[in-house]
Amino acid sequence: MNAHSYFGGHRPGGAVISQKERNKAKYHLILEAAVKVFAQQGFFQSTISQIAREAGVADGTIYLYFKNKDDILLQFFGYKTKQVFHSFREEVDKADSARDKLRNLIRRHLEEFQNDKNMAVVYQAEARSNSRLVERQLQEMSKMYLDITAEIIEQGQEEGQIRKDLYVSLVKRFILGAVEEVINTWVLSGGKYDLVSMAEPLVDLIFRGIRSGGASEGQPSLQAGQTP
Amino acid sequence: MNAHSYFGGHRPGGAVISQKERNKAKYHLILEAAVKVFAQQGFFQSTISQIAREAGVADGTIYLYFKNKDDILLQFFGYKTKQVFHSFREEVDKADSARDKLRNLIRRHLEEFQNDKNMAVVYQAEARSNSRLVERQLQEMSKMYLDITAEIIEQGQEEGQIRKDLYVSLVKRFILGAVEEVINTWVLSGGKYDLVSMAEPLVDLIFRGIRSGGASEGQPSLQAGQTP
Amino acid sequence: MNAHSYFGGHRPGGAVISQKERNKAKYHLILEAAVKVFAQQGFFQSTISQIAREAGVADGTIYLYFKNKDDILLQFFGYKTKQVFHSFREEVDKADSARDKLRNLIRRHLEEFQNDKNMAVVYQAEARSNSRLVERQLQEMSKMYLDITAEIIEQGQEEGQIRKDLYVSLVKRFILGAVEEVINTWVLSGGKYDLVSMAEPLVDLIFRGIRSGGASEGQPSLQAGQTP
Amino acid sequence: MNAHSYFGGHRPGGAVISQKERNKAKYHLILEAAVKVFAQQGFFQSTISQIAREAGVADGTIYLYFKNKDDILLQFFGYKTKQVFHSFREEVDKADSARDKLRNLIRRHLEEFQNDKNMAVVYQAEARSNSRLVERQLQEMSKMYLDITAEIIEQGQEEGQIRKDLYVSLVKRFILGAVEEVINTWVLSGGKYDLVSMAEPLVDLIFRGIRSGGASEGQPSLQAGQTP
DNA sequence: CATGAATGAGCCTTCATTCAT
DNA sequence: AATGAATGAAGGCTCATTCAT
Repeated sequence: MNAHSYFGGHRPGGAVISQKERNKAKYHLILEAAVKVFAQQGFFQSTISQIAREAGVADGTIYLYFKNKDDILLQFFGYKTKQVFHSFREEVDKADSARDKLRNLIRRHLEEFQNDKNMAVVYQAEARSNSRLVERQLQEMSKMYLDITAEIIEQGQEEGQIRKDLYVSLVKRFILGAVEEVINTWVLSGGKYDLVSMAEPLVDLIFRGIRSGGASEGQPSLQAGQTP
Repeated sequence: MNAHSYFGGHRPGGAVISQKERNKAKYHLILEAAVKVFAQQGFFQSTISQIAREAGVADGTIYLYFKNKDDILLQFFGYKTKQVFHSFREEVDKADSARDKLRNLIRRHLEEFQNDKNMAVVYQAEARSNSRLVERQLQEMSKMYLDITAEIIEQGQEEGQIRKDLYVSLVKRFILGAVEEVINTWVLSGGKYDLVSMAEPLVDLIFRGIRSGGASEGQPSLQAGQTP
Repeated sequence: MNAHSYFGGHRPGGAVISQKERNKAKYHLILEAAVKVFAQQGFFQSTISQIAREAGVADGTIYLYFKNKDDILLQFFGYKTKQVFHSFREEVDKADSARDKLRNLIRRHLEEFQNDKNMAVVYQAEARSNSRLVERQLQEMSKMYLDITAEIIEQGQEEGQIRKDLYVSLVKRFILGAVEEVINTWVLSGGKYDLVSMAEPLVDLIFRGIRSGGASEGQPSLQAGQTP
Repeated sequence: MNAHSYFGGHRPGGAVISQKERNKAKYHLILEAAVKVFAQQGFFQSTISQIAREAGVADGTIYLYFKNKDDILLQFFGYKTKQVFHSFREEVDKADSARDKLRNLIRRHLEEFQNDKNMAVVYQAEARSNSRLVERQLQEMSKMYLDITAEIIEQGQEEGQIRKDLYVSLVKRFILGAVEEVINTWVLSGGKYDLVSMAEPLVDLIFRGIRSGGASEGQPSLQAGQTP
């Protein structure tokens, strides 16, 4: 497994491992195994047996921790949502200016995905194709991201660094889309190059698009008030 | 089915419908049905029986036109690749300036997906999760899009409208990503609002990010020569 | 196809080929094709399409000449029964002594199978495994063979060349079995050597087993009156 | 099932039946059921469901013990090969003279097939029609039989009981063929009479054909050195 | 808690047979 | 008579899920 794993971190240092601890450990063990298998084969083409083998447990054991196969994917997205966004929020709060916040957000975003490629693959692949299944999780996840982004933009607008005539609801999606496509390209390439180094140019490009002081301000093409 | 369908348009007005014509018609009939079913349920959760019922043919009939279930998805991507990119190229060639070309490209992109929502859904969902299966089709498709975009950017650079210090290979992905995310949001929303109206603000945003004359030019943060 | 084919021989020399003639020709064409395909793949693994392709006709055409797939095998055995046994009887009648008759029978038996290897293969393979289907044909066929053999043995016994204490009903099967095993070995070998040259030694061996004048006569171990 | 079954005999009397034991038992249970169904319907016309029903297990269970349908037939032939030939060899070794050895071999051969009619049917029917599938098993099986027979003949020749001018490679097939035809007749008759009682006359007939001291010796018609 | 053998519903695919042309 | 596209029943096989041990 990855050196840096999202599952099962921060175990509070107790001398004895309680039953509950062991259970939680096995829960995460299975979840990690599942994500690894999903990353290799895709959700529908993965079998419970493969996951069980990868986790080193019996098939039946999985049903002690998960309601069914779907539930594994569900739990994955639920778990990641909390984990990753806690991490995002933390990083954003470290900075003061809108631009620095955006940079920190995007950088951490790329870092997280680069550090756990399995997660990245599953996220990129399954998020879309199982929308029915993980719809709620995704909406929640996406909403959190977009909310953070919107916050940053609005702060930037108040501080005067970002144009006020932006169609925020479009811009925030636009930012998320650009980041995800960069991740997607990296995933499809096999994760060979350094993803994090894409952060700086990406932020620069985005900021140019939305910063104040451009000649065209005053002819607001991105007016708020539209649908999405 | 959709009023505007990508399959089987323009039948030249012959008096008699030949067997060959009928075959082609049935091929497209099945393909349309399959895309519709895939759009509703996803590829792996769709069954041949469902597709057959949707197409109004027997299960076995499908195997007269497609080698197997995978082949249906493959044919879909192959067919769309040609169809859509012919349309893109046509639209780009209508314009002269880089900015107009980019606007036309994005507008047509959104139009195509808005006009055939089933295609949009399948494309967004299956392109990623079946990457192994349709890898070649996707690479080809993606490459064509990125090539067109790169062309436009380079033309803009020559004409002086677009900055020369851009990392083109990143920018083109960035553009694709932004457009796809906008489509994706629309798809996940159920296709309720007007997707095409997103074109103008999107282009504006993108162009601000890459146009010449910004204050920061001369401190090129997007240098060419990096990895991807 | 084989130069020497059992189907469609002896066409009476009429200048014009009547409709009926053409039908008979196509019937045999299909039968030949079927036997060839059966020989290669076995009855159950052969498809109507393969037979049709081999015969150069459409799938549906086969049903104009045969009731169903089973019927093809049935017709084959029926046709061969008459054909081959006419040939056997003819050859046996040419000789006078029991030994010569037996030699002629076995020689012709081997000749027929050597001349039409497809028939040999189908006969060896399908006769046993489709016993339910072609049971009647086989019984008839087998009975005719055993009857001829029994006749020869009885003639030999009357003439004093063959022992009288034989269990004829066993001996005749024994002879058939020996011949068929020799054919079977040849078929499984791929038909590479000269099958007919086996006739003489085979007859010699058999005749030694049943001729008069052996030391043990008088202690009849093969008494008639037993079951089969 | 048959009173005398080849599968799963001699369970050593342990107090507890281990999982492994149960697995072996179920393996044989399915194999027995399969052979019974194959005997009734032939391999290709038997379905997995029928076998499962006959064995009293679920369809899927069969795939825990066999790779696929073909594998069942394969395992059957593999299993029988060892089983039966061990039995043959054992019986042959009990006798001293060539004639006694031959008698013992043939008698045991008939006994085995009489005691397990299903095996006999499947063997007679499928051995030929599935030659591609079970080719290796059959060749091995056949070779062992022919080798034993050849040994006996050669011993007899050395001891002077059997003529030296025999074409051994033909004679051994001739013997196998005669025995198999006798079995085949019995199988097709429905197994109604006593097969084993055929042993004695069969041996007598064969031995007359190959023993020394006949008048024609010196005019060897069965010379060695020919093709097969 | 853990196991993994057993289950059986369900799916893809084949192919004999039909029938409109 | 000939065609071959269309049919749909049937079968092999997989795999999520259960449950006795």
